Amino acid sequence: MSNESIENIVNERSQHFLKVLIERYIREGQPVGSRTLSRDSGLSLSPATIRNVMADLEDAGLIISPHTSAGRVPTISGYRFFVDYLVSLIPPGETELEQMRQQLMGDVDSKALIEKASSALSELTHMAGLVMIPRHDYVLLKQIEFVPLSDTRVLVILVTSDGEVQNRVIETGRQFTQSDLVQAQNFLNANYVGQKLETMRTRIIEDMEKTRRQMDAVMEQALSLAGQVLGTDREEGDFVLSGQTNLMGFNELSDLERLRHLFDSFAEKRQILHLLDRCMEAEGVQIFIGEESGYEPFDSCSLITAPYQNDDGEVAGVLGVVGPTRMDYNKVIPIVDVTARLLSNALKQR
Amino acid sequence: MSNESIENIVNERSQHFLKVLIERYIREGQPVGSRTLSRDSGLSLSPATIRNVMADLEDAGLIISPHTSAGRVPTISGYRFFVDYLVSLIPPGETELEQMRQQLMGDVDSKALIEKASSALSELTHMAGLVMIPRHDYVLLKQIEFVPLSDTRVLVILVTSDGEVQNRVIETGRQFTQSDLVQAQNFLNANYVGQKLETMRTRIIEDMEKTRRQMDAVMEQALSLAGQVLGTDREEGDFVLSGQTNLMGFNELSDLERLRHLFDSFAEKRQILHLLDRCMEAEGVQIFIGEESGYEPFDSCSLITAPYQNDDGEVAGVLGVVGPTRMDYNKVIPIVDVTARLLSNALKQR
DNA sequence: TATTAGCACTCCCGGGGCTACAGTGCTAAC
DNA sequence: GTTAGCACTGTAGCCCCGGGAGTGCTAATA
Repeated sequence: MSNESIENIVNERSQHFLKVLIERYIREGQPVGSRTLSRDSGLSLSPATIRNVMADLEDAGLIISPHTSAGRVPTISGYRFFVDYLVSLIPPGETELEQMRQQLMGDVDSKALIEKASSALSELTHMAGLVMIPRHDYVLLKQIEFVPLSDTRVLVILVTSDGEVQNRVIETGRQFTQSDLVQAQNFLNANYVGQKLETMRTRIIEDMEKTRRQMDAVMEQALSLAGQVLGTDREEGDFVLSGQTNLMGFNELSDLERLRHLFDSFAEKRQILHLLDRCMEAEGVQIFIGEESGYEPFDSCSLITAPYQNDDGEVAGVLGVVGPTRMDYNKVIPIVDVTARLLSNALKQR
Repeated sequence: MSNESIENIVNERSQHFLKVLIERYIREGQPVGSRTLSRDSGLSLSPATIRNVMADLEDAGLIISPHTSAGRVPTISGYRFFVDYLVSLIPPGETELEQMRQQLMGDVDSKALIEKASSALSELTHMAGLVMIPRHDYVLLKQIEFVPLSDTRVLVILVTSDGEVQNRVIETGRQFTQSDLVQAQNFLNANYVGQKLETMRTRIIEDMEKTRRQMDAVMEQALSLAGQVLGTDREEGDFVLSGQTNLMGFNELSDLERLRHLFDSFAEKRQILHLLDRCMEAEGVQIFIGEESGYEPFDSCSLITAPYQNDDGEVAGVLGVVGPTRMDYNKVIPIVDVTARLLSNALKQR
């Protein structure tokens, strides 16, 4: 059943009750009964009436009762409906904003910024925060430098537009003199600075084709070295994680086996990166509730993500938080959103 | 009461029973009673006799009974006595050795070696493995390189004897021309290569004193830059941790609060580094049982460490494992020992 | 003197039964 | 459409009880 049909079946009053129920459950963590809901709802309706409504909501698959004489708790679809139609986002308070701004201002080093963003997320939400390390695909070459290490080994230093410095050691196979390297270096700096590392590779292959005709030794050497460097560019991405121990505080996750599985999955990284990659394409905040992520260790977790931009305004990566499905979406969604904006700004202002 | 006095009080037969009891407890994880001990001990003595012995051991503070009608479990002092006098170290089997050797051979990159050593430790012991990142104090300068980033910012690249490359960005304050930097770089490479980073700093300060009289511009610039670089050398050390989730499997650590505290302490790093620093001085394997570490989150853990050497045969760092006090010391101690040796070898053979 | 058998005692653990409680669905009345 | 009333159901906490494991003590034994 699609959300539209649910929307039609469940009328406005029912939706109000759903909202109140979910918010209460998020706050208290215990099944909500008809009597409590009747008190909390604002409308003066008796528990009996509420019971009818709740039966409808249960039929629609939005809430469920853990056992006969407990109240109701939201299902995955219930949460989904809630975040899609019913959330009342609460923007972060001025003190929190200030705290975040301060953490994300001072630094120039992008790695440090990333880490601070991650710990800011975990501190503000009391859950686990994670931030993807920017993909170098989107990064421009600012400077290239060759340092001879031994006869056939050369250290290549790439300074990139995000202020990062990458070191790679390549085996040249043949021997280069000091001046060979300086010339190659000058040639590359003159011709390739300002390009994306991503596209450089293909352009270098093109240029090598041309050179083959002109036969300029310097250019050829330079290109072959550069080709090797970019050939080694097999980084498969990474992310920074903070406050994972916060997750140990939630009793819906306190099953040690589940938790262990979850932590292992953080250490594994691969699957999570895959998940984050999918969020890069999305426009703004993206939410995966429970099994929606399609990633089994996250079955009783929710993941809220937002992409952030680098200094060129291109999407550089994704950040987000992981917590129990029963999290305070009203507050957490704006926090993730704002953090992504602040991080983007901080990366711009360097 | 010192161990010597205990040794005198507790006679050889008692010691045998202590050994059997501890080994049994480590294997089974449950309090050991007189009847079981009588069966396991090899000697044919009745449970009643054993009970007398056990009472003595309890008086000596080596074992304790959780409650009236349970068996006995070792105390901290019991374990201490065991590892000091009673362990029968079991060297790793040939298959395990082979596995370790293979993991620690191929790589040239010392960072990768460190990580492999750590995961080898955690896999072999089924506990958490950790390896200190080598301290750069003990490392020699192999090459220094300056790359101008902007008018007043210079990227300094230090290639060190362990094959690591360090990048540092310094604010020069005043402006340097390209050729200034090249000259400075040449001067430094000519005069300081092969020195310890640690001692370089003091020598540079001495040399600056001399220069002030001779007034050579190049030398002065070079020294002031180098002084700045080494001034920023405020790295406070770090370590790599693997398999921390293994610790979630032990039920003596399964108290979520304790465990959380322990994990937080791993993330904190500072205190643990302090602890590891103390192990650098020790000759060989070092063992902290329970509260012996003096670090409260480790109260129900044991830490087994061993120092490893860099390519010059100097102590570069420490590695080890963390697990519950009830760990298989017989096996784990040799594993830590061997891993340290293998890592030292691997670092030498590059 | 060292060892052992016997015995009374203590404590933990698990199951069964009981009660109090919370919340439900249904029915009938408003 | 809403509500009151009621019978029903599952849970959580509690006490109680018996079985089991292991002890310490004492007295007997080699």
